[in-house]
Amino acid sequence: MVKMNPQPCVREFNKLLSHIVKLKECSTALFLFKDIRFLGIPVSEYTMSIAINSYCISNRVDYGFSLLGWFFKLGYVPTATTFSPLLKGLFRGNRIDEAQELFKKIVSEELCQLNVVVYGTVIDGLCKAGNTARAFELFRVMERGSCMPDTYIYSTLINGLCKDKLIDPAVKLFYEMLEKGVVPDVVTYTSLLHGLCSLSRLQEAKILMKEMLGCKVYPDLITFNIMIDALCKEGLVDDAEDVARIMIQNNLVPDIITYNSLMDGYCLQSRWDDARKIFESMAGKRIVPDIFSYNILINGYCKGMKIDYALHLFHEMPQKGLAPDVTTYNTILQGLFCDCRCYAALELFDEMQVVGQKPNFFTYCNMLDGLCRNGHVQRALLFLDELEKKGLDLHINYFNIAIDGLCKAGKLDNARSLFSSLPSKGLQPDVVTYGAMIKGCCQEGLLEEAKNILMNMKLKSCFPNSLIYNVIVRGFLAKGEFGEAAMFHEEMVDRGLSPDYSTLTLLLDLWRTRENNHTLHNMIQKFAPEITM
DNA sequence: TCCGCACGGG
Repeated sequence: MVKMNPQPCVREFNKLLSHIVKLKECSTALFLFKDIRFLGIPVSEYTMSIAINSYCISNRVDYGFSLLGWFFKLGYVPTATTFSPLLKGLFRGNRIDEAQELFKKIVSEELCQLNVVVYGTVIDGLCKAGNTARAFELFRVMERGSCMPDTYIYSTLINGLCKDKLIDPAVKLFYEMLEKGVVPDVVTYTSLLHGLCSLSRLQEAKILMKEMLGCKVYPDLITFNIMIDALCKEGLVDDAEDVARIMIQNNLVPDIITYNSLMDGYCLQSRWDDARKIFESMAGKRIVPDIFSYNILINGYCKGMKIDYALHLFHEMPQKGLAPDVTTYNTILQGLFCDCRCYAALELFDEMQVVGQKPNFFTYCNMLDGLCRNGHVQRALLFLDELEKKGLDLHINYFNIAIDGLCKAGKLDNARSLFSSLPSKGLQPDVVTYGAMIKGCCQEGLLEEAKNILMNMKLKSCFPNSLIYNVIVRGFLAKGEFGEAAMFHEEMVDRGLSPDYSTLTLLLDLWRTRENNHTLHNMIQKFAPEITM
């Protein structure tokens, strides 16, 4: 184009750049943009907007803003198209406050006419930042103004509500949309379907799917992937395979996500050979297994105690041009610990750092838990000390694991001192911490101490869960203190919690030998009246 | 010729 005579007009250059961006080749687009500038080829505000968008998509929002400065200098008037990529880029970079500031500035200084896309960008950004309530407010502002919400806006909000597990408000909004005459599209339905599936409400998802077909909105690849994944997660991997076949009959081509979901589904059912078959069949479909595929299969093998298969895949990754990521390492670490290969795990932990994979929260949890479970509680405490010395963000979970490990190892004294050191580290015990301590005390028969901890946690507005009540009730039952047991049993029931299987078993065992005991009789009657009748 | 919505792993 540069060498052509006469040179193509700026519109032709813009079209080319725009297509390149749509192909997700932003770096190429930006390279060409720089070339265009260098060669002195004239640009327009469109060219500039395309470049701003490319920078924002490539997570270089600040370059986008410097281009915006240039944009103003050239005397161009920005439009919604200029600002929405910048807003989106700020949200994507987790710069929520700056995004909201920019939006306010656009409104107050009337930098451009707000349109449905700008609103959509901000609403989506707020939803993804976890502020669905604020997104909803903005939606209501729109409704009162002249820029009416369209399908995109409704879909964005419905999706945001679904992600917050607020499926019923999402459905309500869906009907509101229908009443207002805004027509839902495949994305709207897919968002709702995903919301229902994520709450295991598959029957309702099926009904909605029928409604969708009735409205002549047809599921696409993403819709099918969501349904397949949901069936797999419910353990219905054979049904998922059926859905995949229906998908193919409808001329849709399963992609890497489809296959990865199916592999995960098979692994969940311990059908490793079937999972492996999928993995190997991908090559014939010209689909290259990605890091997800490896992590899923490695996880499957680890859970199935086939750690050597997992290690084999792990070592195969670099040969396939894939670098194991922190999830891969975490999965393998867990697998090694499950196989009692602590030494190998410790080595791998060092190795991951050498190759530049930074351990994360899960890595540390895995390490602490793995060491404790293999009888290396002291080593775990040392590990915890090292974390502290490194100045890393300490998380209460790390201490929960250590305290639980100490209790299980019969080192209640050490657990107590670790527990009481928490405030000095700026950490608040949570329900799990208290639970571990209470369980530890009950195991040693120290019921009074357990009671005190229970009282303290309630004073701190940390409410005991059913695990804690069960432990205490069993503790008192085992000691023959039926009155105390009944009191905590009552409290548990009042809080809507129920005794678990092992508590009930213990109750029944005791009652069988002391059939005339009224306290036991009453406790059993609350949950298994048919037994005492 | 430029901008906004849905899917997978520990």
